[in-house]
Amino acid sequence: MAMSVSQLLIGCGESSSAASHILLLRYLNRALDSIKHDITQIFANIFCSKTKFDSNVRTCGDEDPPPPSFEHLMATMDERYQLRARDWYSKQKDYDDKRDPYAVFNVLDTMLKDSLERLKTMRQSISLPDVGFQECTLEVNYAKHVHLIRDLCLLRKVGAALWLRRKMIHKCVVPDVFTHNYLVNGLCKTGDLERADWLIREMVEMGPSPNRATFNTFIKGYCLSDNVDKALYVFSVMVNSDIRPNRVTCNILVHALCKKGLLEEAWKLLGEILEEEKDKESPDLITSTILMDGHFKNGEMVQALSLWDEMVQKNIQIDVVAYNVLIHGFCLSRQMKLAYRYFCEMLKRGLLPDVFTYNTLINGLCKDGKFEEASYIHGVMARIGVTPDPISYKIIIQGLCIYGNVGRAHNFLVCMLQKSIVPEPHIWNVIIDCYGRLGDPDSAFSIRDQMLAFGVLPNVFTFNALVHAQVKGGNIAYAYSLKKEMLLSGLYPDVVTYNMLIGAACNLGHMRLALQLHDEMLRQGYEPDMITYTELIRGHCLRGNMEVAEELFAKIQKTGLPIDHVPFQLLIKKYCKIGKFDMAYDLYQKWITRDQRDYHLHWA
DNA sequence: CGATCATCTA
Repeated sequence: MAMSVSQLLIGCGESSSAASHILLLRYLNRALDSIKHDITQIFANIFCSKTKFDSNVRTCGDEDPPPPSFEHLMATMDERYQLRARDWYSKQKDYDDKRDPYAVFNVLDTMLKDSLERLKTMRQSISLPDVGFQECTLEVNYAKHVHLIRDLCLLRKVGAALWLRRKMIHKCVVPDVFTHNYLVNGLCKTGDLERADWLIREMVEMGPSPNRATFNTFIKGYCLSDNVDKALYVFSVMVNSDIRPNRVTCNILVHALCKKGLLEEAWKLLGEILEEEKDKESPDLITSTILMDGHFKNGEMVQALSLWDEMVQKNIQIDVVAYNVLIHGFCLSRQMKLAYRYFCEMLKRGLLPDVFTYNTLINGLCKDGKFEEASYIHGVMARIGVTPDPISYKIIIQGLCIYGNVGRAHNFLVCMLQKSIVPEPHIWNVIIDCYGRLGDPDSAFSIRDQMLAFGVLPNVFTFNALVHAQVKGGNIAYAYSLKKEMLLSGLYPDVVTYNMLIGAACNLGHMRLALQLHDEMLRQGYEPDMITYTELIRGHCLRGNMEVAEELFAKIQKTGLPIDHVPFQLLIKKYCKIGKFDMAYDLYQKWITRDQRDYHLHWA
């Protein structure tokens, strides 16, 4: 007799129980509820957008009532969804009437896509054990367990996979080394290196013995969690265990060292490994690409380009990634002409530029403020069949905001929404921040409302941008109320939030409030930074509390925080203003000699 | 095993 799905899910070959059936039923019910929820919401939105759309086109939209099916759905919806749909409807109104219908469809597209994705995942997770259902007979076929373990690892459900492995071992069937490698990989990808370590130790003790792939995966895991020392240690264990490292091992480590900017170490390690191997005397394409990228990012053009020349001379088949690294290198050093030259060269060689290539070029152009050209490339890539991704948009939007061209940045945001790409918080934040910076808090808040309408949750940066907008506009009371709103959204103010509020209080001479905020900040466990102290000094200077200002200044010298020019300038200016030129001169001398000392230390 | 971006406060 074949086993049931629930047995596979829960009992794994052991006798079925009523409890496991109930669990499976609950799981299926929850999945169905979730789908029902999505569909209800989609219809609710179709209903709203329809009336809205009609009223734009005709003079009176009230004439045709919604079809009965919509009415029925509206009636069956619970209050929460009605509220949400209504909120959304009214918020769209004051945004952009012309584009409204499109925005509505975009939301629907996004929701539909999202729902379909979720349906897909749910279906897969149900049919995954289902596969086993067909072939599992009383003679348990452990190959199916092995597949299940691998699939679970790829889905990042390592806990379940490990549990299944334990089950197999209890039945005296030990999964093979490949399956174990899947487990190690899953643990590394989820950042659980302790358990990966434990698993490998168990492999050494009980088998199957770890192989090269096991060690490569583990080393990569440590590199990903930014622990190169541990990665190198594992590498030494590997060598001592008589497992020969290969190219992949080498590239993983070289890459990790380059990422830390340790190019010399990378070369040294590479030399040692190549020495060991003996059969290959020079780095391959990937190693060269990694090193070239590292040199470019360190600003070492000569070394980077000599690697390129070497590749060309050795007639290595250079690929798109290597070209991308080279083009990026030229963009980094503001040599757009050369970047274009190699872009053309790769086309001539029959290599098709990908989204990385285009984004790299767009980024280079944006950094130079060449937005016409950047927009042009952005348009071209789509026509050539390389669809701009969220990063393409992020680059342009951010570039435009840095140059204060928020109107155009906003247009690109609208463009994204029209294409059903819902931007991550970062993009919204950049635009909100730019509006605030330009002294337009109303627009900043309207973007925030739109962000909410699209279901994107604001983060600390969003709130800080809004606080900044209010502080800049002189609306201190609103700025303070934002701190409360933040807490209500489950977010905590950070040092930047406090600094802005303290700064605002100081500028108004409200030193008591400023100190109160300073204390609150300490209670929340935040260390004041140079900006906090500078703001407080500014406030005390403003109020003429020079002794307190001086005390604070002495205090920051003791903290060991690097002091920049701002506190010096503040105090010197104030001393001049009140006629204490000797004090001003004294401080000036201190400042100058300190900088000279630092200058010498820096070049020593 | 390699490549694009990477926010805010004086």
